[in-house]
Amino acid sequence: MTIGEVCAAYGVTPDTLRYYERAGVIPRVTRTPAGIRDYREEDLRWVEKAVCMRDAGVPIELLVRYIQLCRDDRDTLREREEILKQTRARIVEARNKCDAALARLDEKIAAMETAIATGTPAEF
Amino acid sequence: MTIGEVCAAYGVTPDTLRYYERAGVIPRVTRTPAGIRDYREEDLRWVEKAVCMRDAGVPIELLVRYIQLCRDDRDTLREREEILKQTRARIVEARNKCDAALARLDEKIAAMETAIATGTPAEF
DNA sequence: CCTTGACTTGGAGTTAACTCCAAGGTGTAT
DNA sequence: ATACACCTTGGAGTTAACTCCAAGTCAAGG
Repeated sequence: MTIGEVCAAYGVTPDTLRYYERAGVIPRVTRTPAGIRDYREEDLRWVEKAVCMRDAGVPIELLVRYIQLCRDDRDTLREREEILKQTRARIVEARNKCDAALARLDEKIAAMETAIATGTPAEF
Repeated sequence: MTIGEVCAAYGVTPDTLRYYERAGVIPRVTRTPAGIRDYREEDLRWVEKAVCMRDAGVPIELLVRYIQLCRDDRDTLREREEILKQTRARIVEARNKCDAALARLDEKIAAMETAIATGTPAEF
């Protein structure tokens, strides 16, 4: 699978995928003998994970650290678990922030609707 | 209420609040005769809204546009409602992304836990 | 064979959202 | 009255995460 196809599948740009690889967000992708990226099953799993986490706002640097632990020879299970749990907590918080904003927005939208219906100016 | 107190209350820095004002994310804050910011009830409501929306990932530029519409003399109710609804949709999507990431993380954390318990290497 | 479009690299440029700084004013406590 | 913490401004600097570019390579169609 070429980089273009992967990009179409996951909704990112080739530059972004190459950047992820350079930065160490995903391990080095398999190449054809000519040096062209040929995304295999395993490469795709890394890409999918990276995109999923980035979409949830997980910073690049954290993903890089996690990958480094995966490549480490030492037993890094506990460290990795720690990262996963911290990441989880961060995302839960992010989702709560979304919920808070949604509650406010829904209130505001409802107020706006009645304002439009009744022709009231509606301050803000 | 001074800028420092507001910052303590809302978890932002003075630089951020001043930046929001400069950028037009919130209207000009009330000042004391000496020129020092004195956040009143209404100023605080703007601050709270700005922080809430920013926390949910709404870009500065959109908040600025919304405020401009509020200050506009024309009838901008419908335009504002449109912005609110688009913003809502974006946040819902962001929350969905969080949910997707959380599902993956929980799976991974569970796998990690059994890996640690059984002493299996656990690939990634 | 030649064109055309997609691919490669290293490196530079861009954007959003802060964040910091210098130089100076304010106001409460010793 | 003088120290001290906190405030003001305009402007410059930083950071994360891309995004673009130049110069060149590769593969399929006519």
